[in-house]
Amino acid sequence: MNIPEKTIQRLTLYHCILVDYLEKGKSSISSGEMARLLHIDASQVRKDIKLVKHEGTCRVGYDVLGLKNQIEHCLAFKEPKHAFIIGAGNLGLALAKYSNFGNYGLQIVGLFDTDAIKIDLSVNDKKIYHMAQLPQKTEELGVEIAILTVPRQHAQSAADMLIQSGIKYIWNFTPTILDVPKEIQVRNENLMGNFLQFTYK
Amino acid sequence: MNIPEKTIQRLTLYHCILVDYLEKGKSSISSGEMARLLHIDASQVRKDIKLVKHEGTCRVGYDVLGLKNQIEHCLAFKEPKHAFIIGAGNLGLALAKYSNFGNYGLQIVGLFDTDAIKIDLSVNDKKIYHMAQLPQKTEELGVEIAILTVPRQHAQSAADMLIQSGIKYIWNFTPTILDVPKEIQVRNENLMGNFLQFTYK
DNA sequence: TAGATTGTTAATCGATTAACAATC
DNA sequence: TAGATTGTTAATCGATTAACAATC
Repeated sequence: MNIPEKTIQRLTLYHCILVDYLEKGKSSISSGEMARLLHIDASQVRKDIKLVKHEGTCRVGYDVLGLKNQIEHCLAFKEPKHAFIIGAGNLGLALAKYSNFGNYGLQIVGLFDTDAIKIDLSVNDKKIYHMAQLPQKTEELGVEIAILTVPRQHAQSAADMLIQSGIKYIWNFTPTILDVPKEIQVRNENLMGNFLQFTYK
Repeated sequence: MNIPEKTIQRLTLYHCILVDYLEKGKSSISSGEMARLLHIDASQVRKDIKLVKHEGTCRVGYDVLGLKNQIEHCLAFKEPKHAFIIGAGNLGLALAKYSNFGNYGLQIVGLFDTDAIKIDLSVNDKKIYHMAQLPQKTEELGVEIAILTVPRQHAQSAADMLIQSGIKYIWNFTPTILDVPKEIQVRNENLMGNFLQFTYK
């Protein structure tokens, strides 16, 4: 099944609402209710839900637990995804401690840095390795995903090392646009872009 | 001038490239080069640049410094924007220390938490206040932007307090969809949604 | 039944891409 | 000049919204 990117984004937002409703003990929810919370159109919600092959009930809405499970299944939330964090600075360490990743199947299996003081320390039971160990650890643990949080100036050279080590997906939290071969998937988190987009008039 | 949201997002990405080119001492750049780095179409780059009223030169491209300045001017990078961080946990503290915000005019002028141990401490010269002081500090400092990094369960009640205190923009890093009046601007950072979108097949 | 809600098609809207003349 | 690149229009594509029949 081929789900458009925009729809995937919205499905994860519906999922957040469903988790919340489940906690509050609500068993059903209408497309109109989800649409109101997200400030989007109700028919779009219904169309998105159709894409994950979940059916609602006229006059009642959608089953909260059933829809939540179906989204998790379609988006493969539960499938374990191992990742490295590259750069054990403020942001890298915060992400290493961020417990919410686990709910979506994302497991941090190690951090990398070049600062001798940090090497061999552990954060949240995850060890910090030296960058020189990257190729070996990548192969040993079969990791394909890297979360890049190094200082801006080192982003490109770190990315080059990642690619050489066999990393396929780079989640880029730096404000550097990486020059990579087209088979490598890069997602620019671009925090400041998001901020400006939302505060701009 | 009215710039579409998608264009604003791309303009910030062009800006990242320009900063990098400037450091490398390059004085001009073509639309094709920017397009290649971002995996988009070159005519889109040219169209976006037209929107910020910058002109290129045939056979040469765009002036790196001039275009960078023009983007900064149009997107009001330099205008100071004061903000609070709500929740002095891992992510909140990391963002308080994140030096890149300053380059875009975003100044953190205080953090808020409810944990007695943290109150009155300082992070990166920014004081941590108790949530009870929020209404007073918001008015005193004229702050309109809040960065929400509290635990998921407290996101809605924190948002309610923010709105009561006069906050107009909420940059939401929690996985909770906030129920707010429509005049309040919310940007859901939705980290896990971004992650799933990019690793999904 | 009446009313609320889904499912779905058609209409609209906006964003992206293709094409190419103009320029230096 | 020839060639590279911009600026811009037209064509295409995809996403959103409107409308409404079907359902319970």
